[in-house]
Amino acid sequence: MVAALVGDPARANMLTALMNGRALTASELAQEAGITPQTASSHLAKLEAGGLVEPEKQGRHRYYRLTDDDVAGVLEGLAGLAARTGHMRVRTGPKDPALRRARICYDHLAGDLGVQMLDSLRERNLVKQKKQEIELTAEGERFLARHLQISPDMLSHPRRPVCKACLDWSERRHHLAGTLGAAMMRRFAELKWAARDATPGSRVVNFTRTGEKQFAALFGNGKD
Amino acid sequence: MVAALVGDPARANMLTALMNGRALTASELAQEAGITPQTASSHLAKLEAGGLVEPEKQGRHRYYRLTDDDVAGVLEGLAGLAARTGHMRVRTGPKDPALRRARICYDHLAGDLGVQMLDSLRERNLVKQKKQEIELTAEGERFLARHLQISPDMLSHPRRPVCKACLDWSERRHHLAGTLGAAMMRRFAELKWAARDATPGSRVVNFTRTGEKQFAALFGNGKD
DNA sequence: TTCATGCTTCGATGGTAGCCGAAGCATCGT
DNA sequence: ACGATGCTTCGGCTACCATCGAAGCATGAA
Repeated sequence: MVAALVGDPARANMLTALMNGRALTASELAQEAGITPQTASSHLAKLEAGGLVEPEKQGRHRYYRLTDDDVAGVLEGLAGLAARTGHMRVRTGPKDPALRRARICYDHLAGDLGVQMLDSLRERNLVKQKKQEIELTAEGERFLARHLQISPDMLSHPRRPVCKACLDWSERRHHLAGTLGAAMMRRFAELKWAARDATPGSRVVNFTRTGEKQFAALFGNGKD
Repeated sequence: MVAALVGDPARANMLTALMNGRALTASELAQEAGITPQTASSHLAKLEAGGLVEPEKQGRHRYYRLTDDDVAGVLEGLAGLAARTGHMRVRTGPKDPALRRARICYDHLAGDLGVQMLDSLRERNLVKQKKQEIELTAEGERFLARHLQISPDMLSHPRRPVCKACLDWSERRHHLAGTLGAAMMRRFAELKWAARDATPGSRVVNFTRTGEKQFAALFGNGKD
C-alpha cells in the first residue's frame, strides 16, 4: 500500500526533500531524514518498489527523484490535508507567506501565483479544464508562442501529459502541472522573472520586480 | 502525518468503504475492515483527529463519512498510484484466505464470489449498473423468480434500496448489496448452498460442494 | 594494485501500534 | 425497570518494522 510508504516519518522527509524536483543522492536523503545510510537504503528500496521514486546511477552515486508529477501531486494533496488539521497554524515564521505565494511543486509553479495563473488561462479560454483533465486550446497555443516563446513540440513527452491539474495544498485549488507547467516555470526562470530561493532545500520561488509586473500583465486578475 | 493514517490496512479499508460517499456506522466499518468494534473505535478516533472522517450521532449509532471530497480526491490519487505498479493491497486485515473468497458483508455476499456474482448479473443484462446505482431489469426479475424463487415484492423496503453496489475491499470492485443482495444470500443459505462459518463472530461463508456447482452454473465466469 | 568512498545486505534489537477480551457508558425497546 | 444494542475505554499481548553495527560489493582515485 502506497500510503504506508509515505506514512513513515523518515520516508516522508525524504519525499518532501525531493518535492523541489531535484534529484538527490542516497546519502543526502539519509542526512535529510536524519537516519544512517543503511536505514535510508532500506527505505529507498521500498519507495522504489512502490513506484514513488526512481534511481539513476551515476558513478558511485545513486540519484533518486520522484517518479513523475503524479506522485508530486498526491504528495501535495496529502500535505494539504495535513495542513488543515493544524488549523492554519502553519502561519509561523516569515518564510511561510513566501511559500504560500509562490513555490516549486516538483518542477512547476504552485502557490497563490500558480493558482492565479491557471485561473487566468482558463478564464480567457487558453485552456479548457474538465475535472483533472486540462486541454490547451488553439488560442492557448498562440498565446504561449507569442508571449513566452513556447511551442507545442517542446511539450510532447512519451508518458507525461502536457497539461494536468495539480491540487494546491495552500490554496486548496488547482494549479497547472504537466510538461506545460514545467516549461512555463523554466521560461520564467530564463526570463529572470523569478528564481528559486538560494537557501538549499527551499521550495520558495522569488519573483523579481519586473518579473512580478510581467507576470501580472499576462495572468493578472486585477487584484494586484 | 496524514499518510500514516491511511497507511494502516484496517483504516484504509474503512476509508475505501466510505469512498462511495455514504455514511456508515462504526460497526459496519468494523465489519468492512475485518476487525472488532473496539479496534475500529480506536481507528475511527484517529481518523477523526486527523480530519479525514466526520462523525454524526444518530440515536445509538455513530455514522461516519469522509470529511469532504478533498479527502476523497486524495484517496483516489493514492489508489491511482497504487494501481499503476500493480501494487494493489493484498495486505493483512482479515488474515483468513477463506475470508477473501466468500464472506458476509453486513447481510450479503462479499469477497471473490460476491464480485463474480455481480459481474455475471451485469454481463447478462440482469441488472444495469451506473456508478453506484444498480437497477434490476425485467429479465433480471424473471431470472430471480425462476432460479431462486425471489419475487420483487419480497424486496421492497421503506428505506433500503433493492440493489446497491458495495465496494469490496479485498477485490476493490463492487459486489451486490441492498435487499436483493440480502435476499440472495438468505436463499443460498436456505438452499444449503452455503452457510456462515460455525465459529462465532466469523464472517466466512462456506459453500457446500453442490452449492459451489449450482452457484457456478448460475454465475460462473468460466474460470472455475 | 591498494585505499577510499558510496551504497547495500545481514543480523539483532527495541519501540511502537494494532489487536482483542473485558468492562463501562449511553441509548433504545419493551 | 430491565435487558439488548452500539460504541467506547482500559490493559496486556504480540507482531511488525524501523533502526543501527558490522560486513560485503561496487566504483573511482592514487
